[in-house]
Amino acid sequence: MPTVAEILIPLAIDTPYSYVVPHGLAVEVGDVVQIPLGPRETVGVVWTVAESVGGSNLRPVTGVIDVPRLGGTLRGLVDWIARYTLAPKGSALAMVLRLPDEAAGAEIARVAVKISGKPPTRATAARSKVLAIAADGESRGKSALAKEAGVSLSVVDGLIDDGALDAIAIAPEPVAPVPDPDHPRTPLSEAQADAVAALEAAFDESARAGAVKPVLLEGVTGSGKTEVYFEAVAACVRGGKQALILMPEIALTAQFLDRFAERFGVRPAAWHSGIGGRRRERLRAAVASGEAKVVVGARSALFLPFAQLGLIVVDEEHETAYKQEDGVHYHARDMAVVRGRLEGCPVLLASATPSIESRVNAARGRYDHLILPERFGGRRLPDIAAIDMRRDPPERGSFISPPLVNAVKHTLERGEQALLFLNRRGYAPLTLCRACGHRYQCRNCSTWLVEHRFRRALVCHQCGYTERRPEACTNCGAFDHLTPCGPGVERIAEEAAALFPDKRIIVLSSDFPGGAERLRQELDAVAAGECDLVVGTQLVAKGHNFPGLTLVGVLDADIGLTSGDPRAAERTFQLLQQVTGRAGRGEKPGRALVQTYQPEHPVIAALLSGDAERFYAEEIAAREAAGLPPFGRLAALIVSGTDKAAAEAHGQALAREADPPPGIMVLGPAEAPLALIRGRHRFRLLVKTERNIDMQAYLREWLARAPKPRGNVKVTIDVDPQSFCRRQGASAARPCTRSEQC
DNA sequence: AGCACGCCGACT
DNA sequence: GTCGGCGTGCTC
Repeated sequence: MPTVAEILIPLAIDTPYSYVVPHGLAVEVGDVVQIPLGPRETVGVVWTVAESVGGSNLRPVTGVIDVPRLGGTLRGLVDWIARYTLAPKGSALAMVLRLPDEAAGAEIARVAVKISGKPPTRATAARSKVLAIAADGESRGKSALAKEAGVSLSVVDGLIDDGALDAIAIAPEPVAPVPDPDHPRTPLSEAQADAVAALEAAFDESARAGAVKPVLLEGVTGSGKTEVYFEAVAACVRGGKQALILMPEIALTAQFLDRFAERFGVRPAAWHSGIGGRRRERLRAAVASGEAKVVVGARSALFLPFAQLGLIVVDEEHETAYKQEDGVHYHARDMAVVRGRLEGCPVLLASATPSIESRVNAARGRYDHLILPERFGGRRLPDIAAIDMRRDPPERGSFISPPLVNAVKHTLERGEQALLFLNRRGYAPLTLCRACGHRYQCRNCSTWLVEHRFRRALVCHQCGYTERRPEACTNCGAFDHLTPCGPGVERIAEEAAALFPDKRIIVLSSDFPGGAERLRQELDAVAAGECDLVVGTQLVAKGHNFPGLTLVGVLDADIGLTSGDPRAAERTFQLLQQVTGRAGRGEKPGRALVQTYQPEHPVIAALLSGDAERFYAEEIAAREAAGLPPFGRLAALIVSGTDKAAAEAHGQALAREADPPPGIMVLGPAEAPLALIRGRHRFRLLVKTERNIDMQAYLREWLARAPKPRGNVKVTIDVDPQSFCRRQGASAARPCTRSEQC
C-alpha cells in the first residue's frame, strides 16, 4: 500500500493536499517537504501520514527539506489560529514558515517593492493609486502595497515588470549571545521583590494545577514592571528554558535593549519585521536549537520554532500594535496565551493601563492579577491638574492657555524639559476659504484635508491623497482668504516658538522628515537633553523615556472622546495616562497639565483623580449594558468608508440576514478606526466578533449567504477582543451568554 | 503565491 | 477586430 501524506501548503488554501510518498523516502508529520504544485515546485508541511489504498493518481513528494521539523505545538497553533480567525490554514502556516529562500531552492524573493522613479509606460487609475502610495520612497511588502492601494496584486506585479517599481531584498546583521541570569544588578524595591515572589508563587500554583493560568501584571508607569518580569525571565533561563518577550514594534527601542543588557550582561536577540535575509535565518535556527535563550520581538516572534519555551511575556499588552490587521487577523497577545497553553508554559501580560478585556479576564479569575502599586525608588507619580478651557481660554488665535504657558515658562527657566502633547499631525485639520466658505475635502473620502505647512501640502489622513496647498481659493479664486482652522502639532510648535524664541523646540510625529531612522536618532537626542521643548503626537507617549522631562501639557484631552470607535474611551484613557506619566521619570518630580472643556467627563475625571479602578469599573459596566466588546456576542458590524450611504445600506442588508441581528455602527471616515478605511474601497465592512469559535463558523456561513456587495468593497471578520470560550457545545443557536462561565 | 482564463475598454 | 490591464479561481 502506498504511503499518502496530507501536506499543508503555506498559501491561502484551507485544506491540506494529498501527495504520495515515493519508496525510499522517509516522511514524518511536521517535516518540511518540497512538492509539485501546478507547474512549479513549492514547500509544504506534512500534517498527517497514512497507509492508504489507491492514491495512484496523486503526485509524489519531491523530497524532505533539511530544516528542523515543525513541532506539535506550532502545528497546533496553526490549526487553532486558522479556526479562530477564519483564515485559511495555509495562511496561518505561512506565518510560521517564513523559510530561508536558499532552502526553498529559489532565488532571492521579492521581499519588498519601492518606487524606481521611472514612470510606467502606461498609466491607469489603479496604477496611479499604487504609485501615489509608493511616492514617498518607502519600501513596502508587495501585497501590503496592493492592499493599501485597494487594488489587486497583478497591478503591482505589472508595475514591477514595467520597471516603475523596484523589487528589493532586505539587508542582514549579526545574532545573539547568552544572557546571564545572575549578572549583578541594582536591588529590587520591596514592592518589586513582593511582586517577583507572587509571580513565582502563581507560576508554581498553576504548574501544580496542571494548567497554566496567564498572569496580568499591572503597574503604574515607572513602577518597575520591567524589572519584575526580568526576574521571571532570569528564572526561566536558569531553568534551562527559553523566554520570549513580545513588544509592540514601536517599543522595541535601543533603550529597551540596553536595559536588558544592564540586567543580563548582553543584549537579547531581537526579532522584528526589519530583520531579514541570512540574519533572520540564523536567528531562527538559534531559536530552534535552543541556543537563543531570550528573544525580544514584535508580534511575528510568536511564531518562532522555540525548542523549549519556558515563558512568554507580553509587554504593553493593551497596545493596538499587537493586532494584525492584514492577511490573517489575529491579536498577538491572545495568541500568546494560546501558545502558552499549548506549550504548557506561563504567560505574563504586563501593562500600566491594561486593556478592558484583560481586566475582565482577571476579574473573572481566568487570569491571575498582580498589581505594582507604587513607583520605583520612592518616585512619585506626576501631579495631574486640569485646565478648564471655559475658564482659562487661550488668547484668540492661539491654543496654549495662559496657565500652561506659565508652567512651560517656569519649567524651561529651570533648565528642565517640557512636552506639549497633541495627537494631531500637521498644521491645521481644516482649511476654509473665508470668502466663499469652501472647505478643502478629500476627493476620495469625505474627510477634511489636513494642512502640512512644512510640506506645503493638503493631505488626507485617511487615504494619503495629497495636493499642493493653493495660493488662492480653488473654488472662488480669492487670494489671502484661506484660513487654517484648529491646531496640529506644527501649529502648536509655531505658537511655542513665538512664546519661547530662545528655546530649542522640536516637533515629533510620524511624518518626521527623514523617516523612521532619523526619528529614532532624534528621540535619543531628546532623551539626552538636546532639546528644551517637545511638541509631539502619540508617538512620544510610547516606548521612549525622557529623563529630563518634568512637565507634560496635554493640549486637547477631549480629542478622541467623541469618536465612534467603541474603544474610544479606553484608548483615550490609556493614551493620556501614558503621556502624562512621561513627566518626572528622572530625578526630579514631574507634573502634568491637561487642557479640557469637559473636566467632568468620566475619562478625564478618572485621569485627574488617578482613580483607574473607577474608570475600569464604569467602562466595563457601560460595555456590558451596551453589548459591546468584550461582552457582545456578535459585538458589532462596523461599516465605514468613502461612501457612507452605500456602506450603511449594505450593512443593513447584511444585518437582516443575521440571526440574531447584530448592532450596526455606521461610521464616516473621520470617526472610524484608521485601520478600517485604509485603502480606497468604496466602503469596508468590519464584523467584530469574539469569544465563541462556533459563533465565528456561523458568521462565515452568514456572510456566504448574505447579499454580495458590488464594487470595490472589503468585508473583514475581526476577532476582537478575545476572551476565550472553551465551553463544549456552544453554537450559533445556543451561543455563550455573559452569565455563563466558559 | 503564481499562473491561466476571461472580461472589458482602448486603439493600429 | 486584438491587445494589454485587471479581477477571479485553481493548484493534490
